[in-house]
Amino acid sequence: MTEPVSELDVDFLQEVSTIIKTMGHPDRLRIVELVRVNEHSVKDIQQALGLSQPVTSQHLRRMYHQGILTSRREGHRVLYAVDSPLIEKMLECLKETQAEVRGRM
Amino acid sequence: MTEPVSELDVDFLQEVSTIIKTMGHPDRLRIVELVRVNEHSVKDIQQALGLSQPVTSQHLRRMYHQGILTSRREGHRVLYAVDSPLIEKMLECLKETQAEVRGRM
DNA sequence: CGTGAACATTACAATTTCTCTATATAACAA
DNA sequence: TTGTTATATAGAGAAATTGTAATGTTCACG
Repeated sequence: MTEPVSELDVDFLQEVSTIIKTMGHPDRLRIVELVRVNEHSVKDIQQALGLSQPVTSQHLRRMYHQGILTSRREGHRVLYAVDSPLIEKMLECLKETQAEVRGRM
Repeated sequence: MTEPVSELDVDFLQEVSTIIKTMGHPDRLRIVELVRVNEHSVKDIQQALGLSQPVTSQHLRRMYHQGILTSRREGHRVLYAVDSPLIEKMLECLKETQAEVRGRM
């Protein structure tokens, strides 16, 4: 019997606040939006977003270690993809919000 | 003709990342959860969460200035409430996620 | 083996954030 | 006015975050 959750648990909020803080960075938001549909290599992401190689890798590693992304090696490339129901939902929230506000927050 | 939004705009991500960063703090998450249903005074929030008065006020002011909360004076109390579709949606995301994971992220 | 390409890690300075202490403002009552 | 309660703000110091530069590591190919 999984009852509907009405209140958020304090420990849970403590945990997710770390992930939310990580997502509070425009480049990281753009990264998860990019690798949400299909996986991308570091160089792909780096070039798509116009970031330096170390910064790109740092963002990706940070999100990987927090369980937001998966990491898979293929040759001498490393492919990243989103692996987090929370992040997927958050991106949906953002799309809905963007559709509502249409330009101005 | 409001077409469904498939891609997130870079400027939009830049804007919301500020709000998301603000929400990346457990106490601020607990505050918005508390004042989501009905408005509360600073002292209410302070006592409910066990925070100091300045810290509570700073959290509230920060969220107010970012358009996350409304502020209304009543006597010598100031009442805060959530006024942000994005935040409401985010809280729903968190509740759904908490219901799914049940203890472990 | 050595070389180059792709990625990861480290160290550091600059900036920001956080929390605390103290003080300032606002509203109300006597 | 004076006092009291509730809230806001300013400042200082500690801690965290960011980007850059340099270095390490891993893989594929001769």
